[in-house]
Amino acid sequence: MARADVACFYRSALDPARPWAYHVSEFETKRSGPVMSRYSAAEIEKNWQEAWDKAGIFRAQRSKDKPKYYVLEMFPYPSGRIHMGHVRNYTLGDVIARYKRATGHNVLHPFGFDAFGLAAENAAMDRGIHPNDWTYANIADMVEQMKPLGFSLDWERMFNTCDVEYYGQQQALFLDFLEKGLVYRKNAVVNWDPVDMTVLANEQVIDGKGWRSGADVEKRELTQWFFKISDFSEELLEALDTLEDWPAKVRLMQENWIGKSRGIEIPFERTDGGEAIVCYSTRPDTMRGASFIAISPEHPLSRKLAESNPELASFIAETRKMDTTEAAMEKAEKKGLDTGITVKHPVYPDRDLPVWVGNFVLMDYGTGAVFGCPAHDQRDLDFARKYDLDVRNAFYMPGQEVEVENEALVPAKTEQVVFIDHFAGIADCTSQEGIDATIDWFEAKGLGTGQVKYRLRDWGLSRQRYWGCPIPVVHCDACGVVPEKKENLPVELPYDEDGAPIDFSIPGNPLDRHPSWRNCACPSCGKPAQRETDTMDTFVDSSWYFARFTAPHAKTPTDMAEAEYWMNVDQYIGGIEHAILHLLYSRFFARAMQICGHLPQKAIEPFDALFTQGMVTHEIYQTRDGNGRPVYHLPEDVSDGKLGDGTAVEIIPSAKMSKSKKNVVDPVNIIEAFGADTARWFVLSDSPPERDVEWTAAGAEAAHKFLGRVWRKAYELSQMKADGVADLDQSLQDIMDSYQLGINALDDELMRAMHKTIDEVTKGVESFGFNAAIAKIYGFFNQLSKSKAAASVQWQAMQVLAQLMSPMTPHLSEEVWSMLGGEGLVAQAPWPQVDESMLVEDTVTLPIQVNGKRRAEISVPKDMDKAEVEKVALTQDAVIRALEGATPKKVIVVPGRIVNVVI
RNA sequence: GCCCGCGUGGUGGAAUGGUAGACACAGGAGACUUAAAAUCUCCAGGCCGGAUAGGCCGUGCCGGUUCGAGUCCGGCCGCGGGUACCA
Repeated sequence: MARADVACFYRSALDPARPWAYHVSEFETKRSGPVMSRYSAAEIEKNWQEAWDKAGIFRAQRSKDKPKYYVLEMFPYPSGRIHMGHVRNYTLGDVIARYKRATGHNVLHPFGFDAFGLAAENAAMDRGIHPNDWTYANIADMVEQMKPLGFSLDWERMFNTCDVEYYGQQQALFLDFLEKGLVYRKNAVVNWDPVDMTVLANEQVIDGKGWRSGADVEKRELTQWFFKISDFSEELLEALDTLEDWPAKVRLMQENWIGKSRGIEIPFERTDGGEAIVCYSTRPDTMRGASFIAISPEHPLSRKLAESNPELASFIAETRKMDTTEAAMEKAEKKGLDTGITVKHPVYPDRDLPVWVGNFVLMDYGTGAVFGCPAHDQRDLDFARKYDLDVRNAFYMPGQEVEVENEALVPAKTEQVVFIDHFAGIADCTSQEGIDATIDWFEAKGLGTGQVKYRLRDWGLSRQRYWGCPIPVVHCDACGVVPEKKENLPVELPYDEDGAPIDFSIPGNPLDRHPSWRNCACPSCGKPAQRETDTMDTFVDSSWYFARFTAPHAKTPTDMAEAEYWMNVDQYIGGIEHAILHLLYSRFFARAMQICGHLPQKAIEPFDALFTQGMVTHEIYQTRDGNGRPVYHLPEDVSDGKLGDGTAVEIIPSAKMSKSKKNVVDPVNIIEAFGADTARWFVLSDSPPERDVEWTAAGAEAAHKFLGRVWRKAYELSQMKADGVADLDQSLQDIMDSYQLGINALDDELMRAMHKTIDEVTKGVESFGFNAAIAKIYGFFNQLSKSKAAASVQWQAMQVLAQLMSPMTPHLSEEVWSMLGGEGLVAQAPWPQVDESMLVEDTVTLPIQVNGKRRAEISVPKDMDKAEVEKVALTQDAVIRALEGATPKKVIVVPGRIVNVVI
């Protein structure tokens, strides 16, 4: 049956010098006739997935024989459908997992769901589905969608954060943290919807209004639980230096987030004899220019004054009508109100400064009071101009004062100005040394105290919501706030209201109004008491799941023997959007868990290496309705820029895939049409993984075409054997062992290319350069397709190709491997080794530049000495022409790289 | 606002400070076919040129460092991520 396709191979076993050459290929493949067999991903993929399952090769067990390797992708939220971002994320991780197995590692590659959160409650509200049912149904759906992708995951370790087995252990962790003083209660503000009488997440506040009620949101103060992450500020900052395999940008973002600064607290004496106002400043060098004091609306003094000052009281009330995000507060118009109080300038006591309440002063940072120096701070300058306050220059250049108009004089923008502090006499006061010297000067005069402060705030974990991990504490009238006893854990979320369904359409927390769930016995005195109804922030759930994966069913949060073996995560992969919060919280948790004996010392930084991937994007297709409002269309409904009925669509450039814009491609459709390998190959091939990738239908088709070519080549070779055109009964290893360089140029060429490709693909995979690695695979395959090397050499090249592709397209690789008689599963085959001697090139091509412009190219022996290379370069016609008779001033020869002639 | 990124042909992108555009998509030409599909071969940054001769321009913009800059430094512009209750 194969004769129609593959013909004209003949054996040339007559050449004793080429024992490996079982035929000289005179490739003349007849393409006519019915295609007898084609690459069918659907059949292949199912078979091989079953084979892997049967072999159980992805189940992770401790072993002393091999080094362990823990690869983890950030687990998904169970929205119900997997999207291309998930495919990308898990494909990246799977390439690493499979590659590490091939290089002799004992790999842990687990998977689960980050399953608590707002969306389940929204679904409950919108559609009357119980958050629990909605979540678990979504999880089941998504697992169904994940499985066909053939990821080498240890499914037996899967768990969801909403499993009581998981969150019960999280409650145990909480109690341990509480005991070690890592958790405490304090007041904090939340967004309050006065109509729905409910707390809103920042996401639920749109332009200062509640997303459902439309009411102006207010700030409301509640007593809430906090993790003492700020105790670890210095440690979390310092340890960033040890995270060498994290992206520099993530370390920098975390450093800035922690925001260490050395400044000074300076008490300003009040002229009315009241308690001094302590201001914190990191720029005491600008003190000469201080012209007012601004205190936070939440400052105790503001509150006290407001009691007798209705204007101030209403100003403070006004500032509370704003959402609580930093971005909103920073962008809001800067407003203030004069309190009428004045303070003395500490250095110039004859100068009195007015005290204002400013909506831009944060109570959470520093002392909640600052001095304003309009000349050197744009925000202060705008404020001063608005309220007609003094603007005084803090610095002088020798011989002249610099006038400030509407642009503050800050060092970066005015580098030509020499900043010299007027009263401390310290030059370059903008450097840290300068600031330190200024602080010393103030301290020496007894005017203030140097302070190191951090921007990092404690982590508020209380959420006034149902679908989360209950905080295991009890409120007792007699004993106060009492931790639940460990033996009473888990404190389980009630599914219903004592048999009646919970009505999620009523705003607010169902736990608060539950008829019986709150009632319990005080763990301390045994009298009737009430449970805490707040649940935990979902970031808590995701701050230790990586540790739980090492022993997902342990009766304690972790099993130390397992954690000791598997931790740390060797490679963590996820979106850059988690650069700060999730990763910082996890780093804190690792420390806190270690303090409580739940993690070994070595896991203090839980993620050895981090990779942050880009988003998957797609064009947006829209038309307009009668009112000119946009109507979005799914990519599958659009072809050639037109809808099915011929209406032209407007094409908006690529954006992050989002359901509301309908610019989503469902991976399930792609897998059905082309197979998982195509989807995997495409998400890896076109863009570097850290960058956004645009999904295009054409790209997916192209990926599929290439996989088809690979399949056909393997098929042709296998048919040669079946037809007896090539006698390949001898084992491949024997054939290759007898291989000798230098006997046949065509064989040599392919073998050298093969080793070069092994080298390049290996380096690519190890450095997340998957797209470049794939380009090398294309190049190698193109060469192989055209090669006239002996069939057995091609056979070998094809097997290696299957191995190199196996982390990316595991199913196709198994098929090719099996067609070519590879031993066992390619998933278990060791990674091909590079023969370094095959990489050595005898001659190199050097470009010749004249004044940095490329003019010629020479081919010279690799080890030719510099003087000789220079001589050859200068005799080139193009070089002589470019010199136009001039004598070179200098000739730079970079061996093996380039020659540059300078005139 | 603040912090952090990114910006290269028609498109996705490649390039340890060393030949910019590898590899691929879309496109063009051709082979095969009654035809189409599929497959295969070749061309291709822009401009001048018959040219696979040669030349000029070219990596968001302006400037700098260097024998040499897509890459390093400074300043802009545009886009994206985060901004502590989306995860």
